[in-house]
Amino acid sequence: MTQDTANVAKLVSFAAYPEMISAELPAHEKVYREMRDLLLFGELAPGQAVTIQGICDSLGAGMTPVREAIRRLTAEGALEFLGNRRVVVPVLTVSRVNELIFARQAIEPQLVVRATERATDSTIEELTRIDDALDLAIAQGDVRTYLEQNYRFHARLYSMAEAPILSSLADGLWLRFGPSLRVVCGRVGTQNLPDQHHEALSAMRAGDAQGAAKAMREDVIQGMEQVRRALAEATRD
Amino acid sequence: MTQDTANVAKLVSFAAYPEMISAELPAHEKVYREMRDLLLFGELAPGQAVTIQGICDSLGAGMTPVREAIRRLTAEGALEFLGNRRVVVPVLTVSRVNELIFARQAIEPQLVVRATERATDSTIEELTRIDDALDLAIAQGDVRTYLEQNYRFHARLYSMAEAPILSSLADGLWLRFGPSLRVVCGRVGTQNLPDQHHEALSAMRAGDAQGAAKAMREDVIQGMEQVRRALAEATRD
DNA sequence: CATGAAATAATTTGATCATATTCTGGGCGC
DNA sequence: GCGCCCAGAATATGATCAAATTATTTCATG
Repeated sequence: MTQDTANVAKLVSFAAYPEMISAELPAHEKVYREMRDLLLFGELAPGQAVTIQGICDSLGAGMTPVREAIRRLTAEGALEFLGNRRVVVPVLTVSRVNELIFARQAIEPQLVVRATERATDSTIEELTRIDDALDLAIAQGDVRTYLEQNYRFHARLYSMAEAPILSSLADGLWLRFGPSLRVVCGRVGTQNLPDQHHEALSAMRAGDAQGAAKAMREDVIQGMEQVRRALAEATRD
Repeated sequence: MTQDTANVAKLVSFAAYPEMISAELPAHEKVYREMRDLLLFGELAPGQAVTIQGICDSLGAGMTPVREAIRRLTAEGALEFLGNRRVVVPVLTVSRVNELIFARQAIEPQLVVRATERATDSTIEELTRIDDALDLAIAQGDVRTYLEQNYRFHARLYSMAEAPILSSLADGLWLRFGPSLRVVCGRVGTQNLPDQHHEALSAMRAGDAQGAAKAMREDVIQGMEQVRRALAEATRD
């Protein structure tokens, strides 16, 4: 009996589906991921204040895990620490978007090159499925799903590149512009959103790493340009 | 009396020397900075286990601030979270150094360009003083001071660039290779350490942003190559 | 009888919470 | 309009619970 429960615990903790057993991973990790999604998919708007107790209430978590999640996110630049002890979702400026454009176009193509070199039929198939879901979301004007699938597409590319440091850098940048993407979509609509994914995928199928990198660089720059434009407009008001 | 202490607190908290009044900034911030220095200057070796309670004892801090500092550092890649709940200083592999080389040579020259465009006589003078201290440390074989001044030189360049996002990216990379730098110095000695700082400084004085960027790119690559070589040797054993 | 593997006990360490303390910001009176 | 006070929020501590590693013991086997 004790033996059985011990074995079960072992099994669960070593299970191959880490995100399915949400109860088994530590609370601070759970809170971190939830807040991350909130930020990435525009649930938390730029400029919005983030209070510890507010998160405690809305996520039903204790204080310590929330504090740790907030520290992690501030370390990643996803949240901003005002000199006093207030925490807010940072507001993007044009100058910061320019930095993000530079960083993404410097790092992301390299990840795509590596991903292409390591691509297999099954991973390309996987990317294609994500991109299909993305196209569907655009057609249906479903902003939330678009944001999710778009991020998933890029994130999957990162993981394919097998470059943990570059991946974490690229991934971290999403947290910085994620909250503003929703705003952009609100202004532009889901119609003419950038999507060079098809070109990138064809290149990857052909094993053309440089071509794939070029397509994704285009995608990145187009996407970030939209953010820049929307921001410039909003600032003009 | 209460009024006086309140005013003093105000004064202190707004003082222009944030690092001198260590008592006034929050404990988690203090712990974070101390651990950061420990990592950057080789006090914590790669592979070494980091226990919360160990840090509590050695820094004389409470548990919560230490936990938060560790979360921040893991978020920055300075510490690594093993699947079980152990935390260690990550061990660099050749593959990871290659990523670091790519990232640094992609980002750092851009920062130098921006720093050069914004340089004034006084900031260049400041950099020169740091570089002098650096040269002295090399001549004296003082590894610790070399590491400190070398980091200070680059960090000052970052802050001159007025690009918070790119700066935080570049700064974060130091935490990843910092612990290994001490090891490199142990093997190579302080003699033939890379130092293109003079070239960079001359270019900056001449307002030659591209020249300065080129020199610093050289410096970065040379430095990281040393790490790579030392690592390859150590792996061969 | 000695050695080694497996199971169990014990210690160490991490995660979480409840609580006390300190500080910030806004409201109220002067 | 200025300064003081108070509510509320954040920081920090210590205690408690849970998990994991290490040490120990036991048993089987050569």
